[in-house]
Amino acid sequence: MNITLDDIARRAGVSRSTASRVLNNHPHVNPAVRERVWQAIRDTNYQPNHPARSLASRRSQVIGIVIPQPINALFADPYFPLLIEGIAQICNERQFSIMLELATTTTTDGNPYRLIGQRGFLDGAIVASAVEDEFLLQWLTRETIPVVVVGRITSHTSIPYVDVDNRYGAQKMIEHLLEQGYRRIATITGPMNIVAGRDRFAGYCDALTAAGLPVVHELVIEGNFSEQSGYNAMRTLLQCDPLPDAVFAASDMMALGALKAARAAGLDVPTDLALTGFDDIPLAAAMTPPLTTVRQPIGELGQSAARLLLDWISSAATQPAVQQVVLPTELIVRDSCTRSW
Amino acid sequence: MNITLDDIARRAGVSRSTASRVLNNHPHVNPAVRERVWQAIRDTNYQPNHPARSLASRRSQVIGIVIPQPINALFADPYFPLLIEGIAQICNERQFSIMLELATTTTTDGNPYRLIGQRGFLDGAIVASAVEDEFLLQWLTRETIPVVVVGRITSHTSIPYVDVDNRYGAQKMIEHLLEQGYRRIATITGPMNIVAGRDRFAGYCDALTAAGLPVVHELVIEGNFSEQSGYNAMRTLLQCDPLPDAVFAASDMMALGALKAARAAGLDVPTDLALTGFDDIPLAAAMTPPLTTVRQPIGELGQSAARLLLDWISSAATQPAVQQVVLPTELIVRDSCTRSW
DNA sequence: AGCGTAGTTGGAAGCGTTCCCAGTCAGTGG
DNA sequence: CCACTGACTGGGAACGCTTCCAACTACGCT
Repeated sequence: MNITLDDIARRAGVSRSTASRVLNNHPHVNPAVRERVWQAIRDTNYQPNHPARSLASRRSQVIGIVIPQPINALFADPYFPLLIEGIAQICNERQFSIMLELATTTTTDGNPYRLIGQRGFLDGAIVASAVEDEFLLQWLTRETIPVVVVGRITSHTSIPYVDVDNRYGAQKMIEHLLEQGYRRIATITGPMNIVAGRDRFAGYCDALTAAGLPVVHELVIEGNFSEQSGYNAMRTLLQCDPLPDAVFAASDMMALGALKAARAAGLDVPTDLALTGFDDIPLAAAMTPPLTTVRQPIGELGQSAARLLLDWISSAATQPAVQQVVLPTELIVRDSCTRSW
Repeated sequence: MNITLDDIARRAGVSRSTASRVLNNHPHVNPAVRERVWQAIRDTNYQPNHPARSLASRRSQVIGIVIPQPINALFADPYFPLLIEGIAQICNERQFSIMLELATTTTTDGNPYRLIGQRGFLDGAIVASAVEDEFLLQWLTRETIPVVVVGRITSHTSIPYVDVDNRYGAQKMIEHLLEQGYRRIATITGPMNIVAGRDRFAGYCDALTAAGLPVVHELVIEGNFSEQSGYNAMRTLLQCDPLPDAVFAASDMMALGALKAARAAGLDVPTDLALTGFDDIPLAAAMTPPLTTVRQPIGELGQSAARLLLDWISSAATQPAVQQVVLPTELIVRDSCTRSW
């Protein structure tokens, strides 16, 4: 029914082998023959059959993006879209396609990763999560295809990863607040079972320690990156006496929640309280007041991950040439931590 | 190197055919044999080879999501993520995988759709855009696999689509403003080359006409859904005399731009001017004041598209059973159009 | 003339499945 | 006791491509 390579070969008066060589740009084909084959391809609007190619060549030119988080939390902020966008740019350049594996439903055996089990389907995969998930790690260690993780994984040092420098980004943020004269700086941290949460908190501690200030227990509240958790954390902080003069939320969404809670309590930001976030989601600039935050180069993160993975795949080596990539963050100062006096 | 179905068959003491039958849940297999084969599969941790399966069965269990827009505009709002999420839910349920085709770079021949040309790769595709793009439409009409479009396409009535009722949603919004007592209602429309833009404007006209009010030319400004265009449009509207008492922006981002422009001109929303949007992006609720808007069931839209497509695929018919699905929208009333008197 | 060599080509063996087609065997009704 | 059925099973031909290997050609060198 469909046109096959045999049809092309016949039309061009060559063998299937030669037609295949032309299609794959192999050397050692007579230019005249090459042109004849291309002509036949054009005439017939021939499209190679993908499964047949992958089966024979043991390569699929497809990578997977695996997103293990429960999906409803997935797109609360534009992190994943931007990441995917970065990955897609590199993949498009290099003629790779992308499979999306959103681990929503758990299958009967409890393993949410279905697609990635199929042999020959993927040439490699990017895991977009720093959550240390049992099934995921199990799979990672067992898998035979190249896998790159976005976000540091502390428990498996042999797995290549790309990440942003969460720790130093948080540190710079606190340093900025200290420079502004704030001294009683609270933080609403991310979840401590996520490396990014731990790293950002570590940066907070670094800066305070370097300035000779103590990390005060009551000024540290754990959140989970969500707006609601920011709101709750702020309500807790409001019971401190004296109140903190600045609050560093480890995500912009938590900062938003915190802002609402502070406002509900009659406090003005930044007059009564400085507030800062992390991520620089679009909403951060649109908030009233615009939020000081830390920008992550999410697109570049995706690009780096894709480059690392694709280079690895084409090198056919056991280990990638580069094991880790850590990208810098950028402090974005806006009005939410402007001292008025 | 990898375990094949032959290995399983040998291990279970049956033929490859029988092993295949067990794997695919075919009837007419002795229960004892069936169990022996499953045992072998479990013992060896066997995973079927995807390309071989697709090649032999002429089915890939993969659908494509095609997003033709230039990618930088892609994730400005959470539309696509939510849509993909909806699609993914249905695909996961039915054991389908998703390929993401982000038409970023145009290839040398100008055709940005590369992946979807590969024979045997996809069982079907969802095109997530109402932009009427030359290459896309060309491809749509030539393609042999089932394709569903998200967003109405007016030029090819034979192509199945799912869409939200933009027109009626806009109409209800204007009706609400009329009920509130507003009479001089301006609108910042979407781009008129996009069906959603035209439909929302049509709804605006419907409501005014039904109320016996004229559509005043100077109160209609065309935008392009972006914040900047909303800002510019508002500046134009501010030159009207008398000023409009309400502005309906056809997207929340444009409403945000309009809000900034109004504020810059010293107007308060909603005291001096009512302002409403469309989309109900998360930012809408977080704005000051919270924005009255129209919510689209984007997740359901994705689900409907996926259901339509997968049903079509499994029916193996030329046309899907359902040709079109139109989902209702919901008016979300917040403070931005609350009359204070 | 003989020979190696490099460029070019075709033949054919896979790649790992699915699925059609016979074939076996036990059970059933005449 | 003999077809006849129907559940079950195995053999083998696809599916459409890549790639190894051998062969053929023309060429220039000794």
